Amino acid sequence: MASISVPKAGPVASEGHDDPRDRILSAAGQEFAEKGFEAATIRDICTLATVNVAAVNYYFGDKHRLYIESVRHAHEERSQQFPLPEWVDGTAAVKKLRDFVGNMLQRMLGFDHPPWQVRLMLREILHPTDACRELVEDYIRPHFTVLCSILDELTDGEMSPSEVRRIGLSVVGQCFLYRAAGDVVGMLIPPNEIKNLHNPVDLADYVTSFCLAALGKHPPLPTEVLLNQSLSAASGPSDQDVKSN
Amino acid sequence: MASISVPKAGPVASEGHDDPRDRILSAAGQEFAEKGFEAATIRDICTLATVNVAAVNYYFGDKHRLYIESVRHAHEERSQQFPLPEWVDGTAAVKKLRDFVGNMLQRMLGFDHPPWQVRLMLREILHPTDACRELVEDYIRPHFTVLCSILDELTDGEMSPSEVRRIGLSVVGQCFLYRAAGDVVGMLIPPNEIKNLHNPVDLADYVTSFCLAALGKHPPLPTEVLLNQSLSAASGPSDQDVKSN
DNA sequence: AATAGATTCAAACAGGCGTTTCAAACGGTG
DNA sequence: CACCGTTTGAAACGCCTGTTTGAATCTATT
Repeated sequence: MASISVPKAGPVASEGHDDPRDRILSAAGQEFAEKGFEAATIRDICTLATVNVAAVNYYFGDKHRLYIESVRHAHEERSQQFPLPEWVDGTAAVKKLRDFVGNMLQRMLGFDHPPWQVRLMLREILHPTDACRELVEDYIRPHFTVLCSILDELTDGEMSPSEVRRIGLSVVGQCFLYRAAGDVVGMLIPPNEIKNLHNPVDLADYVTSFCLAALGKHPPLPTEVLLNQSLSAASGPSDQDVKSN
Repeated sequence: MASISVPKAGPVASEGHDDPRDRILSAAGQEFAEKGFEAATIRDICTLATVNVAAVNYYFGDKHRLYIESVRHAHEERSQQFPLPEWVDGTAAVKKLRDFVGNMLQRMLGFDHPPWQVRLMLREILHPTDACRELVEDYIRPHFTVLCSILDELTDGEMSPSEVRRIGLSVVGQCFLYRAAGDVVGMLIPPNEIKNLHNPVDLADYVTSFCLAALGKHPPLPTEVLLNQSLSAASGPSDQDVKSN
């Protein structure tokens, strides 16, 4: 068994969007994101990708390797869709923090329907499999490191790296709740409030203020609309433009 | 088909721990928590419960109803294991908040290995099914309401209910991250730091301080060990005793 | 002891799963 | 056009799933 030569990791052309390999990858990502590894079936994936069931075996070998590849595919696509903001030298740490949080929320929450890529990565975060370590090292850790350096700069190096990391997790946690437990949050909060307060832009302002206030770099909450202006009106890259897909 | 009379929702005795029904419920909870609904198999569950496969059909009808019941069973058992603290009149709101956060973290994180009940409930929170609404109404909303009332008391009613809820979500989010994405957090934080800083007791102090500082009810972070004493040394129920199971 | 109901059991069922097969279709090259 | 490696296709293969069956066993009442 397995004496048959492995078909080919990367066939001839791998870039066209009508490439069967890409279609399978995309369809698999959607199905895995929606139903999970076990519940998603190769037949459904292939139907969605309009290819024969044998194509999965041909291009990826088996279901598990297809899953690994689809996670990688998703997070590569996603991270170049929402690259980390780049700041000119001398940008205020407060503004960097606001930009970072805004970027993270945009990436996590999306604007309209959250794309399947985030759901797929979320699955890996919650129930790590083989694909997780790569995800952490390539995607999560770099972002977290940037956040920590911003917080370090913000507090003028007063805090130990441990403390900085802990603050960083507090920031991430506040955002993470909306993505991971968004459905439950929606049940706890009145619908109209969701639109008014719990949207990416306002949340970014709020989480930033909450963190700044805790660090004593800002008046205590509630400060309301005030900082909406003081933070967003600054120069440079603010919330990124939205090109839905 | 299905002309056979439905076996019986609650057989003769339903309380003994050697009751087959209870054994199935417990085994199912563990399997569902670990593998999810689809990946968990009735045969594995029945092997673990040392009953015949037909027993599931006999006691619960089918796999789906077994799942529903096992979620209900888990969250009932869990919530009476860690009841909300009750405070005497006049207890300081600060202390209430610290107790609440400590209770939530203990419930979420456990002390040693996190019991399967929390994992099972977490699955429902992340990917809600039929069992979710009940979980929210019976378990999550009451807790969240208590948290909001504490925060309201803490800020002397200065904040609108909307703002209070938003602060509440910030508190929950910080705790939630450790339960839901604990594996990834463990990859981002040095191992020794996990023990020293990221344990239920110290986290409760930290999250409380972070929140209080943000609300201006406390000096800004970092305040370190100081408040470890100022908060925990107060009278009344502190972190609950640990009777592992 | 006999009876009736509740409970357990081994075995089988149909259906869907991931995977494999092998022949047909394709597409560029001599 | 004939060739040959690459890619697709329909069908089939085991295997494992949830579920059902009907007889065997247990338990308690008469």
